[in-house]
Formats: sequence, structure tokens, C-alpha cells
Amino acid sequence: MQNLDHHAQALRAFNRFYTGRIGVLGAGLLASRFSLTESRVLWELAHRPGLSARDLARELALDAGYISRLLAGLRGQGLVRAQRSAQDGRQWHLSLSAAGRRAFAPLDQRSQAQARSLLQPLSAPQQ
Amino acid sequence: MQNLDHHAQALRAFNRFYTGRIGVLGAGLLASRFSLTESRVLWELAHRPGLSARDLARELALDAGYISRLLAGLRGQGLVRAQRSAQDGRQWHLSLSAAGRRAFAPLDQRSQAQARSLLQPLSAPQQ
DNA sequence: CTATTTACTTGCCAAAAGCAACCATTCAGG
DNA sequence: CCTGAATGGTTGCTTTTGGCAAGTAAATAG
Repeated sequence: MQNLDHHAQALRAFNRFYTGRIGVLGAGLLASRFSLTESRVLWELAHRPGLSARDLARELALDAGYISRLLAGLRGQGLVRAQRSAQDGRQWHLSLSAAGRRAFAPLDQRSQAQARSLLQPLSAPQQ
Repeated sequence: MQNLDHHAQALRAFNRFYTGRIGVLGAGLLASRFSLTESRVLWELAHRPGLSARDLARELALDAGYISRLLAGLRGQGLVRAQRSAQDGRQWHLSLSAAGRRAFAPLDQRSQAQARSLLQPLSAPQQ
């Protein structure tokens, strides 16, 4: 199921898990209308606008084709905007639209609220 | 499909995501013959023999039907044993066979121990 | 200018997992 | 003791998730 050449990225992802970003995402997700992976995409775009599809694929360790479809869906809902890169016409700089930010913001806030209780026990030695 | 189960579904998805990270990390080790969820099942049975299918479904936040199929597969491979409960003829007490322990031991040592410690804090506060 | 690489798309497919209907067993109330 | 509801598990079916490979357009190396 997973690709061997994603190894370095997987490690980065794991690091992010420890720094709390993934935990933050996960906590707030518990009331959203987005799928888990959609939320991960939205989170990335909310916090790092301008990423390309390929950046997302690497960052989230997902298949490029799958990302492409996800993004098509989010664009279709008017949540994500893409503008073609001036430097490289193959790339599209992605960002949340105003509607996307509106839709994602509550999710992110809920995340913050629960982040501590979720992440704190992680650092403690057991339980 | 809406309100009642949304929370549970999200939790399931989050759990998979959570463990998915760990799986990606230890991909080299875990990639062997077991899927991530199979590994979780094996871990539970390795450390808490005697659980029922329903216990597993709750513990791992997975669908009962899915668990049923997973277990059928593991039983079919001779890795898991089931004996009908004397107190309740509907239940089956599950445990690893000798072959199951042999097959799971290496995985357990490498990756699964930390997977468990990471998962632990999640189940209590979120549930 | 051509060949190759890169970013993304799309068709196809497999695995993962949920849902609902079902059977067998247990259990609770009359 | 019955009967109906709850519970544990199984099975048919479907959706979701995500990978792979082939294709297109754009960039870049030679």
C-alpha cells in the first residue's frame, strides 16, 4: 500500500505528529463534514498557502492521482483556489478560498481546544 | 448515517490515520504479511488473550463485520484460535496460536510497542 | 531541436471498511 | 416456562480510499 520512495517524507510526517500538528488536526475533525484526508489537505493549505499538488502529495504521503481528485473535489466546492504558477506552467499554487477558510476555521479552533488534552499524554511515559 | 454515528466514524478514521502514521514509519518492518489493522488485532490478542470479537471491535474502533472477516482470515491462516465461551455461547474467546505468536513476535518487538503507547492516550479521552 | 524529466490528470482496480439484514444465543418480564 | 427484545457474530453488498499506469502539457538538459 505504501511506496518505498516516500520514506523520507514519512519521517517528516512522523515528526509533525510529535510536534502536534497531526494531533491537532485529528482532534478537531471529530465534528466536521470533511473526510480525514480532505481535512489534512485543508489544514496544510490553511497553514501553508501556495503549496502545489505535488507538495501536498509528498507532505501527506499520498498518491498524486488521489490528491488530484481530492483537489478537484475541493475546487468544485469552491473551497480551494488554484492559480497557475508564473515560473512553471505545470504547477498550480493552491490556497483556501474565503469560503474554504470559513469552512475550515471552526474545525481548526475545535482542534486547538482539544489539542492539549490529546497531546499531553503523549510525552508522559505511559498512560 | 448522520448524527448518531458521526463521532464514532470520525474517531475510527482518526485512529486509522494515527496508526497509519506509525505504519508508514515502520513500513519496512510492518510491510511484511500483515496489514496495519491485522497487526493491531494481533497486538491486542498477543497482549490481552481471551478478548471477544466485540471487544476488539470496540477497542480498535472498527466495524464488527470487518473484524469478523479479519478474524476469519487470521483463523484460516492458523494464527488465531477461538474457543466458544462457556458462559455465553455467542461469544468466542480469541487468542494467538503458537504459530500466531511466532509470526507476530518480531513485529511486536520492533514497531508495535511504540504504536501501542501512542494509541493509548487517544482511546480514553476521546471516547 | 530533440529527448527526458516533471506536474498533473484520468482510467482502472484492489484493499479497507462501513451498513444492513440475518442467525443463534442469552436474558428479562409476564 | 414463554415470548420478545437485546447481544455477538456472520455475510452480502456498497462506498471510500488510495495506488498504479498511461497519457498530456510544460520545462529542461544535451
